[in-house]
Amino acid sequence: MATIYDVARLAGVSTATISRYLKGERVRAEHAVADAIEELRFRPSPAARSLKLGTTHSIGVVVPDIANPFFAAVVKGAESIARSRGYSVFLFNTEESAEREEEVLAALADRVDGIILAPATEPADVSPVLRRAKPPVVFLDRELAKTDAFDSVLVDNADGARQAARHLFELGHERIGLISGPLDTTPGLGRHEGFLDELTRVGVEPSPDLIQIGDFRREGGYQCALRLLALKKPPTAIFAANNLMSIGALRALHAMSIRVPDEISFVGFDDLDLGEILDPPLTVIDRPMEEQGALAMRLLLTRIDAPNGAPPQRIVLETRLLIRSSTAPPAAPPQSAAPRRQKPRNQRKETSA
Amino acid sequence: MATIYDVARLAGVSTATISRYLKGERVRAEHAVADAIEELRFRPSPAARSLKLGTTHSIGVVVPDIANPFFAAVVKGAESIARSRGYSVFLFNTEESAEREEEVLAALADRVDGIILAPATEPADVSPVLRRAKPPVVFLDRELAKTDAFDSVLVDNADGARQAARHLFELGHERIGLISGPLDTTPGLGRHEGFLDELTRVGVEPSPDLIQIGDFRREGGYQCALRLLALKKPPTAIFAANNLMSIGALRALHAMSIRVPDEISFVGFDDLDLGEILDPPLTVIDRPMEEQGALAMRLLLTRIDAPNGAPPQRIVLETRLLIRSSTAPPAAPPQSAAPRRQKPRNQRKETSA
DNA sequence: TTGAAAGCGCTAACAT
DNA sequence: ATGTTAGCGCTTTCAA
Repeated sequence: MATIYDVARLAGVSTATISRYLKGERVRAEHAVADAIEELRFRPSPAARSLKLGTTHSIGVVVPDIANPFFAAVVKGAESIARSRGYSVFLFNTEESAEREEEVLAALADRVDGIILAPATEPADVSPVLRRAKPPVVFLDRELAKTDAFDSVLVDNADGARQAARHLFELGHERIGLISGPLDTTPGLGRHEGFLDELTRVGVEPSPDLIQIGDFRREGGYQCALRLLALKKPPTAIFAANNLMSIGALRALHAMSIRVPDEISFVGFDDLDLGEILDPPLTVIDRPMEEQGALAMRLLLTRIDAPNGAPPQRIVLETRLLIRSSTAPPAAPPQSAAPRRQKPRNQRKETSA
Repeated sequence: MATIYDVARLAGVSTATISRYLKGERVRAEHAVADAIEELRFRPSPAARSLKLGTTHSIGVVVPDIANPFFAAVVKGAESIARSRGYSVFLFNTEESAEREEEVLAALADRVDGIILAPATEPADVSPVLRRAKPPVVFLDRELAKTDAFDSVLVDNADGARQAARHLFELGHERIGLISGPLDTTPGLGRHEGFLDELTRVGVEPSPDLIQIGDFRREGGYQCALRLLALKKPPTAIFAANNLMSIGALRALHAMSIRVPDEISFVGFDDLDLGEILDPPLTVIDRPMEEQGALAMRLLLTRIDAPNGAPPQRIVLETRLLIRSSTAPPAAPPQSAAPRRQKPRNQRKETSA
């Protein structure tokens, strides 16, 4: 590999001149320098530059599970923005483990210019590693309790869940099962609360056994659904608080040969790739996934450029109810109330393929 | 950030001693050194080390589309191995673009200790950047024509496609449509050839209009399926050569209200997350996806440790036919042949959730 | 076993 | 506008 000295020698100038040329400053020997760089195929050593400048031009992106389509989309959006701005992304998969996350952060903190973090769990306070090293961090999808000190890009979980509840209620459902996420996570709690809030508001607050707390994983969704179905009075509708649990729950329904929406209506949070061609096509709460990643990266890069620019931001994206065919009025409406007329609030045209 | 000098001073020794301690050599002042490191929370600067050693302890992983579940799984497997061996992963998404890939490789070549590359397209020869910089590279899922000079981890595409063809033929299908991938890619060509080989072998080689060349993308699968269905004599079965095209094709079938497998049988290549709960559950050619990534990373790290150890390896993973319910004998068996009895070669128990 | 010191490749004073 | 040079933090020869 050619070094800046080789280039300087070949071009007949000093290394300072090369360095300046590289920065875009005007230099007299411009042409000779360009030629020398070209001829030697010179590429500045990132390590040397990093050592000198204290900057790496790389960003750490830490997610619980890259195989979760949501996080895959987030990473895609984030990487795209990063690359367009000359940054590279270090990807870390914590496998939903707080310990791994801690290790990862420790290794990461002084290796990158900034971090996008989707925490596996949500401890009361931010990791000591972050507290100390103080790299710019943007929290993604989850925020920490005492953390107005950090930027974050979230989604309006409560509102999304509220839309799901309202939709189900307007269809006439009154026994509605909730497959909730862990309550110690932002999306878990937010969706839980939003959902119950709305049901309470309309006066059909579910009994405790209709509320199953899952773990945002497939198997969890499966188990929760099973428990719901085993009830003496099973629900006429189910809302699952994330994509993976939706899949698990649908498998359970499938295993028990329960027809959707004839026997039970189903709403999921987060669209699935196959959402439209499932039988029936799934009604879901949708949100911009890649955009969430892209937004987080933009915010982070802005913060890196101006560490004390704006005060920490808390961006909240909107969700929307995507009505397909997994929801319908209950088969036998409870006698306590006449079935209400469905009045969709949001709807979008399905595009082909 | 504390430097090695701070630690040396605090421990009352020289930096050389600290460095040696860090390497695991025995030093007299062991305890004092450990304490100093602990107290100062010293972490060696990766940049400085990298500059001195010429090694980065990071690996570039380059994929065409991280949102494709296959590549997401690959990355997951690869990252896991890398992390367990103390390496970090730079993730690059080329968005199926050869130009982007070239840029990425140029930026990457002297920044990482090795590269796992799933090429977007397959040029006749390896990128000049790689030719020159000569970092260890493992090709994943795709290989280059003239490239026994590199390690690669592939899957037996031809055999997988053959299994699909045989399965369909054994069910009695004779008009079988193929939604193929691009023929200038390893998996595209391999699956194409394997499929047609087998059909030729059993004597039901399809007419050209039954072979649609897609692009491995969703929309491509959709269009190909549409073309197949528009035929005067549409096929009684379809094989789609990858996951995304399967999804597109299924959407097309769904849009046209064609019942599977009653009206048409369907086999996909690569399992889908929802494969089991689709209606009907999908018959697919399955392969170990995370393992493919993990294997590639292991191979790469081995190569990094011993650049001239073994000659370049070409690892080929097996696929297996996963028979579910999207395949059945044709509704009206062609009079030219009696329906054959289904004789599954491979089968696996479906696990719950 | 240990320390002194050179040097990895670059940038940015500072001097000219 | 350009050159000289110190120094970023580490590893490793070489000498002791």
